Amino acid sequence: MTEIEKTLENNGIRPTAMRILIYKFMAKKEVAIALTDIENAFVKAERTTLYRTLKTFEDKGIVHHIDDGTGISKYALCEQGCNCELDQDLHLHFHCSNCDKTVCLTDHKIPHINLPSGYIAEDANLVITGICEKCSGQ
Amino acid sequence: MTEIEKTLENNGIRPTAMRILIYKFMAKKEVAIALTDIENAFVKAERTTLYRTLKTFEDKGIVHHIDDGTGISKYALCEQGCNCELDQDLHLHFHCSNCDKTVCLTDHKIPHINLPSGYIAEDANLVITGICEKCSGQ
DNA sequence: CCAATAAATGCACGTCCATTGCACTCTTAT
DNA sequence: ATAAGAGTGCAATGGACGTGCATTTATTGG
Repeated sequence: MTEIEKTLENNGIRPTAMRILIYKFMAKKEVAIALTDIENAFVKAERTTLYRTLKTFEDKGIVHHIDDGTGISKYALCEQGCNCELDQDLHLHFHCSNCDKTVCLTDHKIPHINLPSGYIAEDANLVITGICEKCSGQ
Repeated sequence: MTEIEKTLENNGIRPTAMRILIYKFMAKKEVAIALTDIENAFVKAERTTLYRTLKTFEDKGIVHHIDDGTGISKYALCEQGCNCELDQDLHLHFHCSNCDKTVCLTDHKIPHINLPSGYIAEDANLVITGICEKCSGQ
């Protein structure tokens, strides 16, 4: 049994061929990916399967869902020890307006915000848009 | 000529009947509104007109566009002296998961974030999700 | 005032993505 | 081996955004 299969099983996910492929694909990408990205990468893959696979991964806590403001949902594998489902790992995301890629800046947490009284925060999403290091050439 | 007409003209917008109505509608709402909200409020209104009216308002700098993570674009009138189009008024937004309303917290600016080297920030969007003061009953 | 021009509006599409229902297949447990 | 359950594939729906074009309305110059 491979590492990936173990990871899936440890999180209560049956390691089917499709799921392992999708996991591998996400693991080798350093950027957040959209459903369509996977769909294009695997011509054989059915959109619905991908959709539900990502949903399963998300429910089981091994990927997190990213809204980068493009209107297209992106997904990324959680880091080791990521507690995003507990709202304790609210790192921010960077969306490059040039190459359209979105990356997790896992080292950069969202600063604490003092809300007006009566407001109860449950989740936070911070997206910085700009030019990524690859596109800026620095 | 009313105040609203003056405001529109001062910003290079021809004050048509439709535009005045839309402006009034937004002014009396204290929350960010979606295109569909206006569409439902004015049965007579054509969606395209609303869409382009909001776009015009946005281009001329009297409303700002809000992405609250619901996937539905919201709009809100800019405050007096708002410089959102210059990225100098990056206040944050609060989205209530109970009543689904989104409000501008204009007094709460997005804190400065230190990005990794090579990354150039151009814009920022911070949305806090939770329970608003009306729904929390506090 | 009227014609010519420009702006605004209305209508009809088309697209893209998220999401669901249903049937079929494969795996697992009895 | 068979039944139950999970996973997958196919088809279809619906919501929201966006565009092209014709029509109407407003503005401007003669």
